[in-house]
Amino acid sequence: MIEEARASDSRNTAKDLADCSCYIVHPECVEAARSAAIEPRLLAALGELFKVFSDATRLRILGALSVGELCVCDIGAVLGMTQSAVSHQLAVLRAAGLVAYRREGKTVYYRLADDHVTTLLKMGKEHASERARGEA
Amino acid sequence: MIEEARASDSRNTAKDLADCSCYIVHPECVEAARSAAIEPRLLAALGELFKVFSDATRLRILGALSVGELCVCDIGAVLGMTQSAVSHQLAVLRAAGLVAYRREGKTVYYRLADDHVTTLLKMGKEHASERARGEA
DNA sequence: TGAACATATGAACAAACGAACATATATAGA
DNA sequence: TCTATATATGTTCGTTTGTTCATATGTTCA
Repeated sequence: MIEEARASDSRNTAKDLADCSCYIVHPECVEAARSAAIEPRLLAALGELFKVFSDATRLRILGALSVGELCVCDIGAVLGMTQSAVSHQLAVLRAAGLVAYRREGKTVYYRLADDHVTTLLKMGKEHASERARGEA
Repeated sequence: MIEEARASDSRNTAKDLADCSCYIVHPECVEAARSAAIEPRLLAALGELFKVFSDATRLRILGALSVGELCVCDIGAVLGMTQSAVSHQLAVLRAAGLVAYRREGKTVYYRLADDHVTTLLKMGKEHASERARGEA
């Protein structure tokens, strides 16, 4: 459909649809892309999800938890970080639903919330390492 | 292995390994998690990758491009954004290797770089929408 | 070559973010 | 209840990030 729109080369010299400073070149393509737009609610959730994954400290925490359940103190030791810093990031991960926890006395054990987390991590790793290989 | 380490309940009351303010509770678990740590180089790349995905504008651009190739001007029209703003974000996406482009006269057409992008987007969407459903 | 258009880039500013420090909550044991 | 330990949270601060405005590069056509 996009192809046909381009093929007909329907140029629209008016600026009717654009907040953009230039002319709309392919109105049909624009319309198609617009109607396929991600809903604002999902868009926000998606952004939040990836944002949580975008921090090195949080990635390291997730990586550590992928080996198995750990308490806050252990995580701090693994990363060589303050308990406070770890706890703050755990709060972020908790809010995003990426980790679950379980209290046992004074100790709180954290674990990955579900398989989605592992999968996203793995997929990201694959892409990142392929990229790195391609650039080198 | 983690299980056994926990089962033996080997508490280490010394603070030898920890920059953390508290005692290391499960040294074996810590050691296991440490040896499974993501290499710094991959970690950085991974963080960068997800960071690029974490912005709503960039996600919308990627979403638009998932329908088909678009020129900068079209993208601006789809998002209702300035050409400058779009171009800046395209530069970020380009640097991350998430989009490819092709010049045709004055016009530059952008497209998704490879299937990894589509896959990551789809996976993120699935997780995000499942989460949203669970919270509602 | 010069004007018009499409895109890219530089600089500046406000908003968002993570680290660090201090402090609060919660649980166990005496 | 008082103390010690484990974790959580509030706040401040330096840095990063996205947008905007202005300008530069690059391409076509006359």
